[in-house]
Amino acid sequence: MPMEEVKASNFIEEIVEEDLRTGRCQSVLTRFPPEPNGYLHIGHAKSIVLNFGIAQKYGGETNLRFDDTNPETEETEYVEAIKEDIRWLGFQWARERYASDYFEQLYEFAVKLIRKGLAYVDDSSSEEIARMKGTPTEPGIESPYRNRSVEENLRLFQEMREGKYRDGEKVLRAKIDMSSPNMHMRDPIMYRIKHARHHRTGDKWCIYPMYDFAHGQSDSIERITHSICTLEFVDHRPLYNWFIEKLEIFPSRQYEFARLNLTYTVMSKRKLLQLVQKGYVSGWDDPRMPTIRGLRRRGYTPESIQDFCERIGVQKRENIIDVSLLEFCIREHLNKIAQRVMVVLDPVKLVLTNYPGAQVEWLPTENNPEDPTAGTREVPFTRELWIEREDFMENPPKKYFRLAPGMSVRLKSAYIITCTGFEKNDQGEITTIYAEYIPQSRSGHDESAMKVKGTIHWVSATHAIPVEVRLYDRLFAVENPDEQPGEFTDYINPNSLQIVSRALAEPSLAKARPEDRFQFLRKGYFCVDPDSTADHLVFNRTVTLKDTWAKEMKKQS
RNA sequence: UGCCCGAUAGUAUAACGGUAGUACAGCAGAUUUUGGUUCUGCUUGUCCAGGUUCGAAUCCUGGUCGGGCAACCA
Repeated sequence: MPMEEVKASNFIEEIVEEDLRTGRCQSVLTRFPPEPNGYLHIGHAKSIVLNFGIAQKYGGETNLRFDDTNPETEETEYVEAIKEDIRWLGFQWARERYASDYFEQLYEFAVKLIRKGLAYVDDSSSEEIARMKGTPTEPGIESPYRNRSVEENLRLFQEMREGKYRDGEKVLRAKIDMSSPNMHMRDPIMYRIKHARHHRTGDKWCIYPMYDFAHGQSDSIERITHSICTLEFVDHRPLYNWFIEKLEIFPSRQYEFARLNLTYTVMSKRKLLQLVQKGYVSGWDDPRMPTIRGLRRRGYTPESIQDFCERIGVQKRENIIDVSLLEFCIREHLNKIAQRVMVVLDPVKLVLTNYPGAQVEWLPTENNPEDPTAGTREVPFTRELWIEREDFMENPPKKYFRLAPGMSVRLKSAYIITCTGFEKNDQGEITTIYAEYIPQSRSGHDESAMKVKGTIHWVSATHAIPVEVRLYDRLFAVENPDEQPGEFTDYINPNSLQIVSRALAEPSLAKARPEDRFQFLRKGYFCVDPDSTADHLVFNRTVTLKDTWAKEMKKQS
């Protein structure tokens, strides 16, 4: 491992480098430990990129370990979804493990602590235990069951396992210090009784270890060198170390970093669930959701999400990342790889009065000006075209570079045209625009010597195919919905989805398949939605292009 | 008012006792057959008060502010 060539890019990598250098460990083994009770979101992506990234960077490995110690909330369905999302993000784990793989081992660990006089069975009710726990400012008091003999504890714990007791009747607790200033050290519960079917072990167990008596021990069993988690576990670290020390097992170490927050969205599982259950979004994979599946359906690339996770950095301070950075990352990637196509979202008819009615010219156009190897394709040009309604104004403001009576623009990859007139209906809407094309101005063969400020996109009226386009925007109207008065759902952006049921696309798009990504010229990046069928294409807007004209208009109004 | 984290431009992040840098956002301009891309320039910052030091964002002390901890959740 050529250590000299890599440079730590955050404090955790510095620790890893130090550990490798001093020989605290010979190699790096990290783990990503999701609980299979929900879907992954971009906050998990930060953790995934961190854990897998460190292993890749320092020549180590990463285990995927499901933290499945609570059978009441966990399901195999989530296991599969989580695995799929991690693979899609571009990572491969060295081993797939489950905390439940270690239930027998964990039971033995508990017995060992009982034998050492460091754990006891408590018959107190959950309310009594809570009451005796004290508060952050007052010490707790010891349970009357705290000083049972080793033999009695052994027997009782065995009986707990055998199913002699009902849920909640007894628990196994670590015997530490009821007056510790750290609440987690006040005789934390190690095992509770749950007569529940587990997604992997079925009915084999009716006692299940708590997080604190499963996570660190699982790390240790796997010989995880760096167990990286989020800040809320800082207070658990003394307990994490206490168990390892008393059990005399492999000394994995825990390190904590601040979780990701993003502007204009929410990240908590609870709130995300609420959005789904109350129908604010169509599901966990709704393109407005910050879930991995949502981002995927929205058209985000794995590369862009990885890039984002690397750019935001890793620290211990609370943070809220501007979603415009995420948008920058996807634009940057898609700009390089997305094929350009022309789609008119809000069509108005344009008639070229001096163009022969029966003529069709197939004009070559670049697939991607950023990528010379992307080649060209041909688009059909005819007398009647559709253009964007907003690309024409009867009375244009200053600096408007598009079409207006008497003004000229270039039709992308085709001809320069000059507007000669238009028609309106009774409601005052423009129904048809008339123009004359300049035959000498054909793209690539321009001998017109005309200079125009604007270039607009278009589709042939006789060749265009109708498609559905879903225009997504930020889910919330405020930067931080978590910190507003009232319900966070009060701040949902009412325009986060606008459906264009009949946009008109150039015919080459007929070949598009779900998850194909395109740049609709001048409109943004779009991705084919899985709802699409052979004769009904649906596109999701991933993100708009940067739009300095829209910004200009905003300033004027 | 117990314990634990933390505090650098609008948002993130670097500087590891020696010139406060980078990205995104914002602003201005150049280029452009996408008002895209690209390029150039600009604005904005060390929470406060003491101390140590030739020298402090960095070390020490005391404040202030923000976050976490009292689930048989993870």
